[in-house]
Amino acid sequence: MISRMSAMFVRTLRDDPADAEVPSHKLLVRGGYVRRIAPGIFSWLPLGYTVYRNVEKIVRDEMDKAGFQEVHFPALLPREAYEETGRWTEYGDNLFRLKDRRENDYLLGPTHEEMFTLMVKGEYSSYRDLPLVIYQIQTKYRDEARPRAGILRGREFVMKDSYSFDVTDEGLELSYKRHRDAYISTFDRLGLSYVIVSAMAGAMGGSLSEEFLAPSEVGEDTYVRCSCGHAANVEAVVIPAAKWDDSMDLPAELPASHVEDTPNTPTIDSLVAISNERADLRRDDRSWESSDTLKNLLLVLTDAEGNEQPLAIGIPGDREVDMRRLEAAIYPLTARPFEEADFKKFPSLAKGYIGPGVLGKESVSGIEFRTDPRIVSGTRWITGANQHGKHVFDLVYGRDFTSDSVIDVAEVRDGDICSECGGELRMSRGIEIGHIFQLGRKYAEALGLRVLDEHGELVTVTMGSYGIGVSRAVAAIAEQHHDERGLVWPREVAPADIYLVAAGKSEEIITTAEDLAEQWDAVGLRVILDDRVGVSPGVKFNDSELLGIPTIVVVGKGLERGVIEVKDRGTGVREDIELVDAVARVRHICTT
RNA sequence: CGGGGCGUAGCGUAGUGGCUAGCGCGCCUGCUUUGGGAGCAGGAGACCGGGAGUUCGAAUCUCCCCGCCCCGACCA
Repeated sequence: MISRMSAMFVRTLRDDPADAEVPSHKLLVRGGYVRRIAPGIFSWLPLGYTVYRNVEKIVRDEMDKAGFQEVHFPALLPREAYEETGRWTEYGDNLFRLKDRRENDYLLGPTHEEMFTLMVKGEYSSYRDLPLVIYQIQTKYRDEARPRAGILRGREFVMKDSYSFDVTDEGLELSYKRHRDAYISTFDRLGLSYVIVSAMAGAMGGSLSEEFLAPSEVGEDTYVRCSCGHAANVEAVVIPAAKWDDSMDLPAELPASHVEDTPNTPTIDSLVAISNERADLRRDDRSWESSDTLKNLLLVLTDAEGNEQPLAIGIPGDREVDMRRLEAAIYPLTARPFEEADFKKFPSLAKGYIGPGVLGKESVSGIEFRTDPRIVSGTRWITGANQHGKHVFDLVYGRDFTSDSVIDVAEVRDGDICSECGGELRMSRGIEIGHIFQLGRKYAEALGLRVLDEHGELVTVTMGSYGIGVSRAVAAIAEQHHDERGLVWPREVAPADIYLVAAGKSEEIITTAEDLAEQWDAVGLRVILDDRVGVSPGVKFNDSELLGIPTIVVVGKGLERGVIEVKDRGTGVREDIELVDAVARVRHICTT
């Protein structure tokens, strides 16, 4: 089919929209691909919808190729299904809720685990029916507190989600592997570069989980990567315990701990500064660093029933607790910092000068005390002395104090140690384009999905859950494929193969362009013909680059010499091609 | 939910109490123009986010509300 710019429902904008920040948002709006309707809610215009459908088709192709079967659930769902797993309440404000005319509760599905599980439960009851993988491509709704970055994080978005159902753990592993492979093919075809990182199963429960992240500065996820190939979302980064090495003193050789007056040291920095200034505190081998201090944070953990328990976390003073890593580590509990009222319950805590002496299950406070993996036997610390204005120096772990257990929730930094090889981790940002989980039996258990095995025994099915953000992928591709002039679509997702500019108003130029468009169309190439009259060539050139069609053909001045101009949008390389060779040459370019 | 910024035509914006709210892009008509966002002339298009108040007079000042963007919190 030939699309004509003269008739196409598209309007390109010269200026960036004021409300757009990230490149994909700016360019998709400027190019007339999408328009915002409400916060986090967008309409797809013809060009954008074509790209969207191309992406969707690739996703569907690869799912089908893997042998998975497509189904389609409603987006509008009754409350009941989400009641059984507790998510009607658990999902909180992020759930779009509504009522029908009889005041019955409904919701717009944010995800469909329950529906899939219940559907399989309704149909199947024998191990002979398994394994099974079904998927859907569905519009999802989440009433995000803050939608952002245009298409990248909307309140309405399209996701491909699939679910595997197996009897055995080995079966689940195989289903997981098949998805992993299918995702690799999918993202390769979409022209996305990506890294597969280990992730936290988090709120989804389950064990093994990996994310596909498309590296991008505007990505919301932070991950680390090591030259050994190891990669992980920061939430899932494991910091190895500090290793003993010869440069470390034996505990016996370390000075005995001593309590010192340290007035006016409200911050770690001021404490370190004074420790280095005062001759009685200075250490002889090197100066004190903030990483020599041990800071003890107090939190209140809350479980689903609302029960609270205190927790103290000790981490090196140069680090902060990463709240996302903390949430992941203590899931399903949630955490909040100690408030005044909490401190009042523990008179042994001297706020601002809390040290290990009063922490731990066996201590006077009885508060569970967990420490960073860097805090190991033989390490010496400056920390609170549990009296206002006093700190204790040379407090040695293993000799002077211990903790109840390790907790790995300190912020991760560039250069931190890789748990796999001991190398240095590098941090980057990425857009989450896919996530695969081995859910295990949590949902099946909750919803009673059991089948009879070959011995006639009822066994709970084990499940996997796998998602690809289809609409997000469009934006992710735009993020990875653009330059200062506009979009640069990979061919398979591009809205057309050729953007054919008729640069001039002579009869010859127009008929030649029309003729070429028809010939390319006849051999299966998708052509956008810029046949707008009264539009200057400059406008057409600029639009051709903004829209990002991979091959740009210009029919114009060159005709006098019997040539047309063919330009590769990505590389910018242009060449003149004899008109007589044009059909075959361009076809070759577009199909290889 | 906390912090910051912003709401003026389809888009981008100017306008710190005073005449009929200005400009650019886009749009319509005519003429000219056609290889990098053309020129001239003429036009259409704005309840200046909403409400209340102060004032002889409010886009402009005050209060309340609504909405949007960014950062944080939150987030399959």
